[in-house]
Amino acid sequence: MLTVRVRSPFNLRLSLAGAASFLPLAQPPAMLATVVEFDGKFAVVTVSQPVRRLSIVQASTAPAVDEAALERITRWLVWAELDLRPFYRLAAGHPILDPVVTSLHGLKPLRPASLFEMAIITITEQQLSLAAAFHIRRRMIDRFGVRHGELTCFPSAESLAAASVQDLQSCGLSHRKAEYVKQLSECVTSGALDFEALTSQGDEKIREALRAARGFGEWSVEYMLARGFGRPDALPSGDVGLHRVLGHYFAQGRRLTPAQLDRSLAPFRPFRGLAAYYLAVHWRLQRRPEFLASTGGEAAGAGAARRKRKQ
DNA sequence: TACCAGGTAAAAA
DNA sequence: TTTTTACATGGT
Repeated sequence: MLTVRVRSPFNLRLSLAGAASFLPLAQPPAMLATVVEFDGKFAVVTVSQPVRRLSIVQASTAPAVDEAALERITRWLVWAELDLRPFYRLAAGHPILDPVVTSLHGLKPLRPASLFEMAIITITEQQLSLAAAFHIRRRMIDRFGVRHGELTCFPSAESLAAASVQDLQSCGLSHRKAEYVKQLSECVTSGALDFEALTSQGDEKIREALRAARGFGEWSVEYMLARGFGRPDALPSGDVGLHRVLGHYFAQGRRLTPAQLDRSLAPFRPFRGLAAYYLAVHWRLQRRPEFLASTGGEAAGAGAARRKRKQ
């Protein structure tokens, strides 16, 4: 068991519920658990937060792996270095964001184990509903992933590069997207595209590298920048889902145009993407209050309203 | 039952 | 150069 210090505030259960609120799941997972490859060997990584108020999480693997590597992946999964406090200071007093960040205190966007996985998620989520994309990925994982007990590792770039376009299509991808997935996997396998090397680069360098990949248009580049590379200001301003969700908060339910979205989020620079994520999660959790049980979050409960009245 | 959903590249105009 | 079209599955 490894103890990892993370930036406070952080609420792992709430962050898991927030991520799961977008997916067709009955309940959020009780614990962060994922299969990760360490130098060619697979291990199940589990992360938990024994005491919510403490800024530590505990990580363990089976089988055991190098401690430094486990700490690195744990910090990556929970976005440990993200400091929410400057964002909260920016939101404080804002008529719309203030109650949202208050009810979601400690929420962080969690990340998949690798940028390659995030890139595949991005392709699957183009145009389709998140639920449809989730089922397609499920079939890709079942078909091309490696099983480890209860869990299955996300398919490696090698396995997807080796798959035929037809095999990928059989998971539910369109012919076009099957080509994107195969070609991206080949680029990663050959070293022509090195996601890890990009993490230390500036936003523009990353945009340039991603745009060069077939299947990555503007939406995908910004989505990857926000969710994969953890750039808190990045967001896909053409995103239909965001237009709809933010419309509920800024325009009495009418969909926002991209220009209106930019205006609404402008006050939260350099955390516009994070602000959009908080609003999207808040909206989803209001629709699924059962997700909030035991998370400490109060987005849909009476707690937030009660606290607001007391002020 | 249709229609639309957190788009993209290629064809057509 | 700009506009239109085909495409995949799942939820409403």
